[in-house]
Amino acid sequence: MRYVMVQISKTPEPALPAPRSVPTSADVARLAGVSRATVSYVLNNTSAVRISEPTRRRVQEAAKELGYVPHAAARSLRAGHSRMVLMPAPTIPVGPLYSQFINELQWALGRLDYTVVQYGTVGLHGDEAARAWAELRPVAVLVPGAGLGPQGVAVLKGSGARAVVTLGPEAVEGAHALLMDHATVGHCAGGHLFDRGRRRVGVVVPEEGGLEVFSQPRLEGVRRALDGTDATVTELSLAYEEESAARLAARWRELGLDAVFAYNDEYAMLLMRALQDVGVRVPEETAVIGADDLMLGRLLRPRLSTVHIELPSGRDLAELVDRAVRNPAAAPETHKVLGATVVHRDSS
Amino acid sequence: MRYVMVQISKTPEPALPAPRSVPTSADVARLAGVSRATVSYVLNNTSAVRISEPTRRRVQEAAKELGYVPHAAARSLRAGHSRMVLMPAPTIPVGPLYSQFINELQWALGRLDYTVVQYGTVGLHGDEAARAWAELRPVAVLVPGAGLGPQGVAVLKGSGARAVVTLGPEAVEGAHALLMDHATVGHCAGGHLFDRGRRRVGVVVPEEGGLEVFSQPRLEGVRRALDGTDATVTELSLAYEEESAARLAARWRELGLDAVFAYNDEYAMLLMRALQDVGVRVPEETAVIGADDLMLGRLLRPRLSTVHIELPSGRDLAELVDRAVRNPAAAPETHKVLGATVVHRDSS
DNA sequence: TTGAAAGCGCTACCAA
DNA sequence: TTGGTAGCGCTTTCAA
Repeated sequence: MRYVMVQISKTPEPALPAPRSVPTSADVARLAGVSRATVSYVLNNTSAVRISEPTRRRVQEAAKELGYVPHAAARSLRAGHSRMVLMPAPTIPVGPLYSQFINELQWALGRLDYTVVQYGTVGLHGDEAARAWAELRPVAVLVPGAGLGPQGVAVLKGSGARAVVTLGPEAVEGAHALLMDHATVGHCAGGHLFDRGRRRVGVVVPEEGGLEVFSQPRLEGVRRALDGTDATVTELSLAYEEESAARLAARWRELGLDAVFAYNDEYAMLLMRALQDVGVRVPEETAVIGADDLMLGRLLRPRLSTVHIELPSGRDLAELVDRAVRNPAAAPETHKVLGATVVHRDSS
Repeated sequence: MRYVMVQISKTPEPALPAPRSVPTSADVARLAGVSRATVSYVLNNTSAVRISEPTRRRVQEAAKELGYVPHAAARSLRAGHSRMVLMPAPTIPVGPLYSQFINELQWALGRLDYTVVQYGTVGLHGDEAARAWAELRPVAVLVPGAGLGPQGVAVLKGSGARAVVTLGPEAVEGAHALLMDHATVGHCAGGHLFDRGRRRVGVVVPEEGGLEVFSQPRLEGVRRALDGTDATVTELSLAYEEESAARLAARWRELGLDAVFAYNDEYAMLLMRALQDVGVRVPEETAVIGADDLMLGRLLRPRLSTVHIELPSGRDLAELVDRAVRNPAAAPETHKVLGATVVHRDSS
């Protein structure tokens, strides 16, 4: 059987349930039989105005019935400001450490009544990205890594951001800075290896893009730690693949190294396995140390020495943001927030 | 240990340049000596209107001079819609697999001229969260995991979202669904172990909160694979700590299992180490298989068998979103998108 | 206690 | 080719 649609009657309204438009506070007001002002008072619990209980209830019921949800853009347009804290979404896979930090931060900012939004900035760079962020008129912007210059900071502040905080290797003119100096990590590792009597130290630098922000300072930190001693530092390029590690391991003996700082625990695991596969004894022939203090290091044999990294608590950063928002005129603060300590296990 | 933020420097307070207020298109118009309409035409390259080259230049220069950045909220308020795609920010550390998926997705949506925003939803649950998202009036919402009910979908659609897509275990009324059925993963693993002749199969279920969404279906999948056979399934609770693994390993022999599906590669590594430490031979006495096909599995000895998981391409999802946005009346699509295949190595 | 109305920044329609 | 202007949804001052 074929069902044929037959037009029964022609009403001024469309036959299909009209694409119901989104209810506004005016709709709520109409349904409740009050003015839009009253709706606003009720739904925002405005304390400066007393609304009678019956009216209040009528408004609330009308709002619920219509499924009314306030329009954030309209609200913040009217208010002239928002409580949005914007950060660019990370573009590289991020470890459990940093994930937890972000979570804490979101939670803490949430408690202070801010809304955290991670903006998917792919392909945008530098000031272009800053402009895109500025269009959202966030009250504060948190930028991990490098990549934001003084220009970008100026754009953001010029468009009303009351606080710009960078989390990265160096402070940026005009912005608060949480200095996460990864050179400290390398410095720790280098010092440790030296103390253990090692003098020919390799440092793994990942070939993967986007990691230079961390790897270069870590390398530099090792250099600084061993500067002025009789120890040497050798940069070792390594991709996160078994083949790459095997190639490196194959020429290990001719490199003549007695220790290696492997960028982090994962690269350390990769390299250590390759070394063991070609018969290099760890730690006797070559000491290995990683970084990040991941669980996996404890599960390796020999157990992996590592550099434990301590990030600031999300709560602390949230408070910094809040302080800065409340007093945007205050001079930018700069904090060193990256703690690094060696966890000595069996591989070094 | 708690690391305390140390303030390094406080740069002297700069002479306050009068709290310059944020420039609007009206300011640009004034400076360029044209109307606001013209400014809008120029800056948006409105093709329906031809603006003379000199005027165009004057406007652009004025905009640059003032550091003008358009106000996204005002724009989308006026337009009646935005191009914002919202997704809740993940609250649990997310592996490289999923990270890459998100990145691809952001990139692909960016190419289609959408803006992806991850909303920091901590502490908000279910419909409460949906309402918070709805306030931003996103054109589309992508929700990983469970937690969004039909109510929530209704709230979002009722507030103008033209597409709601869930990425999770089951479809939700009114929303498009990308079914990521983790039971498939367990089913794969269970089938593999059975084929290898194992009959007493343990399944690790992480104690960590927030993982039930994945762990329960994976367990269920193993059950389904072995249902109707002579094999047994034993649920094994395990926290991601060495102690927990050691306790489990200590009573391993009395459990009498000959195989274990360890939830994922990381838990597999943890358990395998503990088993080896108490002398249980892998795979002879107990076969071990993980999931996610992480690099670390290849580095273990014996090499870890695993279930390789295939996620949809970000591009595909982006296209689904775009299609749905363009035609919101279309019936919700449901796709099975989680591919699972066993990678057989040496541990099983 | 409630309502009328202005105006946040922007775009698009209609006139000039 | 350009300008005037209405109005998106909301809050808030001022009046009633």
